[in-house]
Amino acid sequence: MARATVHDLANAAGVSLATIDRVLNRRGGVRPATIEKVEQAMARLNYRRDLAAAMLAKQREYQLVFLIPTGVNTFMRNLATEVARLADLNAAERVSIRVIEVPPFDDDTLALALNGLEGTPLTGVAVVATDNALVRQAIDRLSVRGVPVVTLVSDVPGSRRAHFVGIDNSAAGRTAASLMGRFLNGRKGRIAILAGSMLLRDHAERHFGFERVLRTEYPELAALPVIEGRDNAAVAEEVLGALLDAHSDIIGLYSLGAGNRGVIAALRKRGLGQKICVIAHELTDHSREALIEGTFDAILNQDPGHEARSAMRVLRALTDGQPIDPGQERIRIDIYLRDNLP
Amino acid sequence: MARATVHDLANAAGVSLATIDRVLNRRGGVRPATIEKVEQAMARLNYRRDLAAAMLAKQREYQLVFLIPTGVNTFMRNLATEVARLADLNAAERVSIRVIEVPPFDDDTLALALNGLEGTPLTGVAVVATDNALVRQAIDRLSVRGVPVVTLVSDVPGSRRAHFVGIDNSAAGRTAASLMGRFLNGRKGRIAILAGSMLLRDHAERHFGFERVLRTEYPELAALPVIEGRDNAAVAEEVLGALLDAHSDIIGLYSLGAGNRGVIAALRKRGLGQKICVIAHELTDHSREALIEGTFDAILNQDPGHEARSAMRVLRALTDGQPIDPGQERIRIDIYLRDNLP
DNA sequence: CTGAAAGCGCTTACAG
DNA sequence: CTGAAAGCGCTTACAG
Repeated sequence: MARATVHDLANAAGVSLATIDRVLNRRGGVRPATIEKVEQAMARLNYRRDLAAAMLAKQREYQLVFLIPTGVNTFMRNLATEVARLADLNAAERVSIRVIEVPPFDDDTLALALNGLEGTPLTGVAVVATDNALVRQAIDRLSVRGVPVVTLVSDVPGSRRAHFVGIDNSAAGRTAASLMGRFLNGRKGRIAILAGSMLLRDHAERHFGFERVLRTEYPELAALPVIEGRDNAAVAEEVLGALLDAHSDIIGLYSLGAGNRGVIAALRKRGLGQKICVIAHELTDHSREALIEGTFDAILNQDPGHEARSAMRVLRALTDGQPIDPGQERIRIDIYLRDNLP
Repeated sequence: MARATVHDLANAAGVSLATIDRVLNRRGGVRPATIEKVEQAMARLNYRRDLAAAMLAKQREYQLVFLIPTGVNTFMRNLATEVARLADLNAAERVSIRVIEVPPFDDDTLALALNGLEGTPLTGVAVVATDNALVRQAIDRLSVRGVPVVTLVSDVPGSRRAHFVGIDNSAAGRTAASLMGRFLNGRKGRIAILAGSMLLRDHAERHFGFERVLRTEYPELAALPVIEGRDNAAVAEEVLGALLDAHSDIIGLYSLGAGNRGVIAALRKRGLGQKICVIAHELTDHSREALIEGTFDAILNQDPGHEARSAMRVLRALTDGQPIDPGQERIRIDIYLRDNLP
């Protein structure tokens, strides 16, 4: 027998379609006895709602905005590309996505961009946020207005954002330290740490996790103070180069931000590619090549495609009042060696 | 202005709805000139079809069957659980999923189960297959009948299966060897290899990848002949125990199949938990615990939730004639250390 | 608190 | 090769 519809339910319960709908969607204003009748009919007929029909009747449109920092940062560019693909693939499901590019490392402009969303029709926002009071306030304002906000890649824990789409960055740092410790396996020496900016929460958390494991589990490895490359290849090459020149006892490098091209250049120029154990973040064309030929020893990665899809799914579920599947939305820390490269 | 519908298209092109539908879905039987008119209207109005409406009108039902080996194998149990969850979550999207449990390591019964599907209404099959002629024939028979088949976890490359949902098992083996080689870092000794059965293609491929990297890149490590634990804890404990007793120079173990409980027991009983470098497969309650307390050094994992979802998506796309997103459907080899455990 | 009727944007026989 | 009409299973004003 075919699956039951609202009509079957209405017949079985002896009520109208409107009442069925009220019970189904818990709209209230229905006598308890009537609710009871409907629920019994649902159970008896094994009723399962048809989502496609509901979507059609509701005429719901999802208007999503993604705020992503611009610049030469390959990872962010890949993320923007994935979001654009997503927009294309989901136009048929009534979701339209707008990408707004914002300058990196600029709290004020980001807050302004968030606040500027006020006028537009909007059902959800995903933002690669900086953890700043103005930004937090802008996120809270949207949330209070009823627009769900998810943070992407880097979280703002104090805010009212509904969800964070990204990896556990402390865990990533800890993982980097474990790999480094095991790969170096008892050797003594200094470890360089290159971040983009310690004002970025994701970078700060990676650093925290890394240092923690290094100091407690691998005391033979001494971390140098973090240097900052501003997620920019040229800057990264310069600051890292200076550090390498100043310390001849560096045996490991944790590059926890962007700017891999600069890292690779600094190492190659000094012939240190194979000598220093290097763990870097984000799989890009450059980092992949460095991994294959041995300049990098491991790459920790977050998949921008997964993050884009997850943000969209979560934002949709949030506006539909649907549950979120934590297993599906957990963004994993991919570990790439030369052998499991995709 | 609201998005264009088929009605707008019909008006703009001066044709009927039926003709619009014929062009949209390339059903043929339309004059080229008419097609042209419609396509121009589509472009002019920026038409995007509404999937929910199409689904509703088509009344498409997806009837999927998943064939999964039974037994005490925790990974397979988890996989079956994930498939059941999926069935529940997607009932509202007109997909119904039936799980059929089959005995493990039994080609004939599996082929019989596949052939027995003939009668039932069916739009797709996912099967954890063995690579055997009878099974291959059964898969081909279904495919030829127009029922798309995807292989799950272990592939059958010679068959007409439409897609494989699982990890690259050779890459997994290579990754295990690399981790082992780097963790052992120059030490000399023997490496034990425990499989479930070398008749399983996924196990054979892991073994191949592992040996390949071990012999070419870590000649100081000598692999012992593979032993088989039948993916059963008791058998695994026994055969591994015997091997450990016979060779005192084993410094590494690659457990590439199931039966982790037996592996853990064999190691603990001999006080070898911390002394031998162990790489195992699949994150389960037991393997997780072994990783945390140091008996295992790394776990390679495939996510059963992802595999179940991916199989469903692929099967749906196949019956709808929709494209598959390779990035989304690639099942990754998760590497877990104690530090990035979920 | 409840119901009758129209409508969402497609697809599907059926007729011509 | 083309079209008019009904229908898919919901939701939504509106009326009472």
